[in-house]
Amino acid sequence: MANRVTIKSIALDLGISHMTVSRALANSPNVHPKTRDTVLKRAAELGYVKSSAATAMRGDSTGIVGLLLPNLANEFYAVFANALALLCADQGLHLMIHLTNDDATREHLAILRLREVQASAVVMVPAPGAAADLGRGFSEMQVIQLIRTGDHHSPSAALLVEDRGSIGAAVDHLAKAGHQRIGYIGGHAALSSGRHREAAFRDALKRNRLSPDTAVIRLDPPSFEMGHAMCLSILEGDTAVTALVCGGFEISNGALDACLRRGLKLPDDLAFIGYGDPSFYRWIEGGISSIAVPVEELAGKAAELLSREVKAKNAGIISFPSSLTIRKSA
Amino acid sequence: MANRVTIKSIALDLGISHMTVSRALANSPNVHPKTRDTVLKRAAELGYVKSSAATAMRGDSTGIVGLLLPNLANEFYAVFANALALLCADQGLHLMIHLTNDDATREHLAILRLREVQASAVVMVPAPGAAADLGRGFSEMQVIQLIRTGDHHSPSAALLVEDRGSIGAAVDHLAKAGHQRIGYIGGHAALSSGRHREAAFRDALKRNRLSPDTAVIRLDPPSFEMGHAMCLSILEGDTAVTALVCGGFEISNGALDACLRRGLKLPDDLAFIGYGDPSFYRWIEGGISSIAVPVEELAGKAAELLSREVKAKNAGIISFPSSLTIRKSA
DNA sequence: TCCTCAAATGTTCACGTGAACGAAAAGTGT
DNA sequence: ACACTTTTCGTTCACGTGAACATTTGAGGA
Repeated sequence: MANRVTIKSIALDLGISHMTVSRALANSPNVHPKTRDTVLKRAAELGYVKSSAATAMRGDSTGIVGLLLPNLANEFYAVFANALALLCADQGLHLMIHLTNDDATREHLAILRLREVQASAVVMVPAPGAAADLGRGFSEMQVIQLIRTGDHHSPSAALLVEDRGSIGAAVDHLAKAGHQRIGYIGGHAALSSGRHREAAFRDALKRNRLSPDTAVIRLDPPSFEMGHAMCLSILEGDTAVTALVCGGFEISNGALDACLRRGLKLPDDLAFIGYGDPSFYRWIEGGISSIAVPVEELAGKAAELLSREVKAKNAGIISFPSSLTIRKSA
Repeated sequence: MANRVTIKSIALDLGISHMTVSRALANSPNVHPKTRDTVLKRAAELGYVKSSAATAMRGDSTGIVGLLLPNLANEFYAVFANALALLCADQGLHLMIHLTNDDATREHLAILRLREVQASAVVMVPAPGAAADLGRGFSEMQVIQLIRTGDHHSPSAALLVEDRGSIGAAVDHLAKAGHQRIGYIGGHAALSSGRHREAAFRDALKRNRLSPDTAVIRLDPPSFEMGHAMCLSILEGDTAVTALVCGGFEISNGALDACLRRGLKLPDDLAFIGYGDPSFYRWIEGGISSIAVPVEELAGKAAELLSREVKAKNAGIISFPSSLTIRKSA
């Protein structure tokens, strides 16, 4: 209940105008050095903290950055959030996290919340199928899309992952090892990332002179459960698939879980190439091969775009190539 | 640049007083139903969003909840954040994340940021050795401590994990399997959790009539690197340890990494009992035994304490028992 | 019709900060 | 001493919202 220490209460305490206090705290050149010292000292004693509500109301930037992710349970998102949180803290930005579960309604709500607090920017993994009029919701904030693009938004920048090379390398690797029937499971066409990865996979098949008919392709919304289910449907189906490539973070873990639960030996029973390369892949079965996404680089770029100095409103699309890490499983 | 839609701009648009608009939006009983409908309709058309800065300045609760965690890279913290984020979203609370790296300075800074935005509450894993006058910083916010207690704070509640039972069960299990020399690595004495787990381990040794001299105990600040290093120091030392119990999230992963990198077969070369039971433990080496912490329950309780209805300012210490999950590694 | 009381709406103010402008104090040159 | 510039400090205002109080409108009763 102790009354808040404000610029005015300090002014009253020192018998001066609140503007002098304001100027002293803002390091304005137009204050007498002696006055500044007095004010700064007293402010520290009283434990003054600037009210960001007040400055926000004046129209100043809030420094609030929204982070919209499908979840934090998948290591990629968690590590990205981790990296971004540290970088934002260094810049004095406030990071507000909202999880969407890849659900348009949750996304919509999250953006509403960010508008309420007048967030300066959002870093988001766009949910599939978001309402078309969502764009209006962003009003003044800088929008940085991550991983996928959502065509209804008009982002300031999009930080995407270029998987063509690594998926191609994965198929090359499998083909060279003699695999004729390769399975692929990934995100469905509502996701830009899903479309691109699938296309890359198909092109790689062609390049390796493998008929698309020999491949088994399964696409779905991205989740652990779908990955699990799709993998099972391939394993239990009459497909004679000897190798599997995953095109999604959660899907990869789900598929891996399905394989291991069935007691499959990788790569003997199935050559497995996962996606996202979470740290624990190196601990499983002598190492799970997978496509590694440059998390730190993505977070670093996002933080750079968020910095007040850069604030390049139209950085456009920036792609970060993923890379294939071959271990024991393929 | 389109001017913000405010309560006043709507009032102007409709030719009425801003208070009528305010009342209509607040569902006050003292507005004519017809007026209310008109206002609500127009507000929706214009895309009105309440300014939480303005309400915050009036002294109303901001609904901002700070979450202070050591990191998000460890699955426990990530999953906790995940669960809490969803529960907070349901309650219309804003979740602001800060990572401390278990560093008092970062923690201090994070709390300063939360004071700036007038956070209503903080859920925090207290960093070891925080400055003694930090308590003052919390001013009016509800403080919920997680996992550990920080003696310099005066929390509204502390959600702790009672490990005595599970650590005891772990030692019992190992002793019954014939292990005479058991190693333990955990957090050092600056952490309440570290102290309690170590004490539980020592007591369990005694109960199993194992001399403390036969055990090898290593304590350090909690981190992957320290866990790795401590595990190596035991493995490379002249200790004849045949089993290892871990007492910390990151430490457990670090120790496991050390074992697997050395090519140890668990449990043949070393009986291993980890801590925290991240989901991937079941995929490694036929399953890593570990002490499971009830993440969802912790997050659920935290969310409950945050809810405006409960706001029990003094819930005191609430303990959640961890449990031992035995798989192949021990 | 006029009066009364309640319902509906309006006016003013505070919250904390900093821009814009105004006023006073201190220095400068003649 | 004077006028004049520069430095320093003060006053007022806006930002968006809702409590408190003031005012108007409308309904019901005599």
